[in-house]
Amino acid sequence: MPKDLHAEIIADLAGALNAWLSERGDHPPAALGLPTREDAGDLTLPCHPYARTLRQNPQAIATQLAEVLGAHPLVARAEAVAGFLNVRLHWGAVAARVLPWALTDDAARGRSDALAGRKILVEYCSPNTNKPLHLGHTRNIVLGSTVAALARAAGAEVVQINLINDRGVHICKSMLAYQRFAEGRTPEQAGRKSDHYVGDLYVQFERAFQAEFEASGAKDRGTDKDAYFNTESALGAEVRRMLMAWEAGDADVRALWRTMNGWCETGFDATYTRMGVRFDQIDRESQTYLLGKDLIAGGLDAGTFERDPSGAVVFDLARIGLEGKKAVLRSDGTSVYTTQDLGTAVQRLDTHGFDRMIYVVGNEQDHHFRVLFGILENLRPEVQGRLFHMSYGMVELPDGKMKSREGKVVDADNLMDDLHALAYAAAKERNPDLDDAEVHRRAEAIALGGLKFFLLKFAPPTTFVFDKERSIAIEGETGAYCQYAYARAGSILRKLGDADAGVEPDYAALTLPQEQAVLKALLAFPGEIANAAVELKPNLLTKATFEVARAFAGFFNCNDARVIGAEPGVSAARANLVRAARRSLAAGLELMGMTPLEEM
RNA sequence: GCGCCCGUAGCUCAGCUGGAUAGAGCGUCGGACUUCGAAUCCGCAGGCCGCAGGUUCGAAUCCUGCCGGGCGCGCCA
Repeated sequence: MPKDLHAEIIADLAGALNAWLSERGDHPPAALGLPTREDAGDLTLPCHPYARTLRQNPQAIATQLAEVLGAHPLVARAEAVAGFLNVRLHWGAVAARVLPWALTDDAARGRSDALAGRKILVEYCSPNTNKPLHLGHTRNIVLGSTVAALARAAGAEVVQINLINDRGVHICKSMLAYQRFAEGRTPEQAGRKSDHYVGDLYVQFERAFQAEFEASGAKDRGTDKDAYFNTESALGAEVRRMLMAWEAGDADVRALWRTMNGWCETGFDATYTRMGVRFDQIDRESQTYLLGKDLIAGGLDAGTFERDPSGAVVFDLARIGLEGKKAVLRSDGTSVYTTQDLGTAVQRLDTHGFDRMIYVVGNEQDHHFRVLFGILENLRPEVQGRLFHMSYGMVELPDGKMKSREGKVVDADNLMDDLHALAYAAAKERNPDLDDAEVHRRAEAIALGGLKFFLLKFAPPTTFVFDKERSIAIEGETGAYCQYAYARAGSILRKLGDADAGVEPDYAALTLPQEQAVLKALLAFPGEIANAAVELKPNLLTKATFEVARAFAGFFNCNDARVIGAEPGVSAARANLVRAARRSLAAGLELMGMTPLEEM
C-alpha cells in the first residue's frame, strides 16, 4: 500500500504533542501545518486554540510543546514564537527516510488509497455530431481524462463515458445541407477530415437559413430567428420533417444519419487519439433518449412528480429549495432532455452501482445539474452524495469569447496543428541539425503537453483566456518547463552512468537549501495528488508537479550541489535525489497525459 | 426580479473547511555560463485581497448589505 511519508512524519510529531495535551484534558488534536512565514521553519502549530482550555497563554503552551518536540530525532529545533510552535526538521535525518521511500514507494508516484475500492464513472466530452470539436471540448476532455487518471491513481475503478448527442434538430440541419449542397460527395472526395466535412455542411445550412431569414423580412415584423425557424421558414419545416422521419424510422433518413454520424465519430476518434484519451463506454442519445419515461411514471405514482393542468408531468422545485416547477414530461407525453438524463443516470446506477458519478460539463449548466441531482435524490435516495457536477468556466480567446453561432470558434484539430507548428519552429531553431522526424516528435510532445498543462493549471471554475504562445513556452509555470526539468535530470544520470553503483549514499550530507527544497517538494507531492483526485482539482496536480520541477531546477543550477565530482557518498546521495525527482516528475507528467522527453 | 460563479501585485492566476509579515508565473530592473543542458538560475521592486459593516484571540477565507463583471432561471439541448 502506498505510504504518504509526509503525513506519517506529521502524524508522528503530532502524536507526541497530542500525548502531552491529552494528559491535561480534552483538546482538539494538534493540527501541524505548513507555516506561512518563510523563517518559521518547516511545520507550525498555532497554540491559541488551547489557551482557553489550558488556562495558559499561547506562548507558554508553545514553549512547553517545544520542549516536548525538542528531543525528537527528526527535529532540529523547536521554538515558541508569538504563540506558535515552530518546528525545523533535521533534514539530514529526513533525507535518509525520504529518498529510499521516494525511489521505491508508489506514493511518490502519486498512488494512494484515497479512493480505494470505489467505482467512479466520469462522463466527459459529450460532443454533438454535427461539427468538429472545439477549444471548449478540449478543456472538457483534458479535465475529464485527468480526473479519471487521478481517480485511478487513488485506487478507484474508473469508467470513462462519452455521451454522444447524435440526434436532434442540429443533426438534421447538417443532413439537409448534405442533400442540398453536397452533390453526393464523401469526405474523401472533398478532401476534408470527415468531422470537419460535416461541420462545413452545418455552416452551409446556417448560411442558407440566414439568407432565407433576411430575405423574408421577418425581422422587420418583429419575429426573431428562432421563432421564424419554428413557424415561417421553409428550411425549418424541412428540418422538422426530417426529424419526424428519423423518429418514424424512415429508412433513407436513417441511412444518411448513420453515414454522417459515422463521419463525425471517425473524425472525433482521430482527435481523441491525438489527445491520448480513450473511453470505456460510449453512450449515444439516439439509444438513451427514450429512457426515463418509466421512471417518470413510477415517480408520479409515488408522489415525486405531479401532473399539472395542461397534462405535463412536473417536479416541484420547492422540494429542493429552488423556485418554480420543472417539466419532466411534456403535455403531449414526449420527453425532454431532463427525462433522458434521469433515465440514463438510473440505468448507470443499476448497471454499474457507482460510488461516484462525475459529469464534466460547463458552468452554464450549473442550474440544470442542481435540478437533475435534486430529482434523482428524490427518486433514488441512495445517490445522495454520489453525484458530482464538475463545473468549469469558459475558455476565452484573446479577442473575446467563443461564439459558435458566429463561427467564432477555435477548432481543436487546428489548434493542435498551430501549437505543433509553433513548438516545431522553436525546437528546430534549437536543434537545426537534428533529424526532422525527431524534431516533430518533440514538438508534438511539447505542443500537446503544453496545451494540457495550460488547460489544467487553472482552477476549474475559472474563466480564462487561452494564450497559444504561453501554452508552449518553456519559461514559467508551463508544461514544457516540467518536461525540461525531467530531461535535464536524465542528462545528469546519463553522464553519471553507474559511477555511484555500490556506494553508500551519505544522505545526512543533503543539507543545502536547494536539496531540502527538492525533498520538500517530493514529500508534498503524494498528498497534493490525492487531494486533487478527491476534491476534483486537477490544478493541484499541475502545481505539485511544477513545484518538483522548480525545486529541481534550483538544485540543478546550484554549483555547490553538483552530483558529478562530489565526494562519492555525497554524489550517490545527490544522484538518488535526482532519480527521485525524475520519478515523481514522470508520474506527474503521466497523470496529466503528457509525454516525458529524454532530450529537448 | 431570483440563483450561482468571479473580483487578490502592471498582466495572468493560486490561496477560500479561519492562523503570524497574503503567494506563484509573466513582465520590469539588476546579477550568474573555464564546471552535470543559461530553453536555466538568483535577487530587487511591486498589494486599502472590489467597498462597508459584523463574528473571532485572529478574516483574503465565515455572515450581512452594497458595487462591478460573467452565466443561468424553458413543456430547449
